[in-house]
Amino acid sequence: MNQSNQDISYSIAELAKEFDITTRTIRFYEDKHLLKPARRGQQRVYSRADRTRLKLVLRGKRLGWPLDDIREMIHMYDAPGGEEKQLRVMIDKIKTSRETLLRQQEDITLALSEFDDIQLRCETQLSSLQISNLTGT
Amino acid sequence: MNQSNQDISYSIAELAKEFDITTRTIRFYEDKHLLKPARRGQQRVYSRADRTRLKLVLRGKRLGWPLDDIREMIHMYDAPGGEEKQLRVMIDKIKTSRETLLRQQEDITLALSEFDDIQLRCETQLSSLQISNLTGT
DNA sequence: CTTGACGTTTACGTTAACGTCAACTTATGC
DNA sequence: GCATAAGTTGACGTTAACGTAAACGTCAAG
Repeated sequence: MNQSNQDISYSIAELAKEFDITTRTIRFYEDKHLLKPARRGQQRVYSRADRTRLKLVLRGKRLGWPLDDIREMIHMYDAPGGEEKQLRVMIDKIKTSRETLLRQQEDITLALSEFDDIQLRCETQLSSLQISNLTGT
Repeated sequence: MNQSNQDISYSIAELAKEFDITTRTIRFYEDKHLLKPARRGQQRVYSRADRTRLKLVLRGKRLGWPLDDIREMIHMYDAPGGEEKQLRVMIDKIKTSRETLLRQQEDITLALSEFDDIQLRCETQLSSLQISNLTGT
């Protein structure tokens, strides 16, 4: 198989800039075993895979997951095999995670419709102010 | 207008039990101005409206919002009027909140489909273990 | 009337997720 | 070749969101 790797790599500052986070944050994630970049001497060199993992981390953050959960998720992602018991545990974790996500979906739907409601009231209020401005406050 | 209030009320312990949180948490939310229960003497008495607000708080938490944001949201909810500038600010906040929620929806969709993927791989792996068990490890 | 069960305030402790130096090494442009 | 920009490892600080414990009030039941 001809793997046409373009072996793209990134510096820590490049990633920080791209995702609008600090280098401190990226190193912190490494401390927490969310990332494991290569090293050229002392310096960290991030592959495209590392960049993808970082994106996964940030997505987890946007969904409100704690870093520990995110780490588990990521490790599930690149751990295809294992013993039978391990696999069953993983499947179970996926199940509960999925339930959490579905719950979040419901919550979002509710919140969105309530926002519609609030916004409508705001706009109604606004236009009534507009009118009373015209007709003399 | 005949307001047929059933004036249901709850104790702090009842709410804590119902929502599986501690009384400490509920009092903490009050400190942060997320709740303002009535008092019978010293004791807190929660109305059905208070209970609804608490539910809103917990929904916000599930969506990963910080308590400060949740408080803003709640206050927007029961503040229909205000000055023109205030109203415009509110509408703008709603807009950005809505964008955040839509982003979360995308994230959830992605995460769910990746979970499908991981689970499939797990199950494939499981059944191949099953087979090698039958055919003699 | 006292013993729990439940409630209150006050205050300090804890954990997660970084921020903010400091002190130092390594690359890079001119 | 030298400033300066970028990177490194500690180490301590900070904020949010509660936990935990102390010290005390109150009220119904035995």
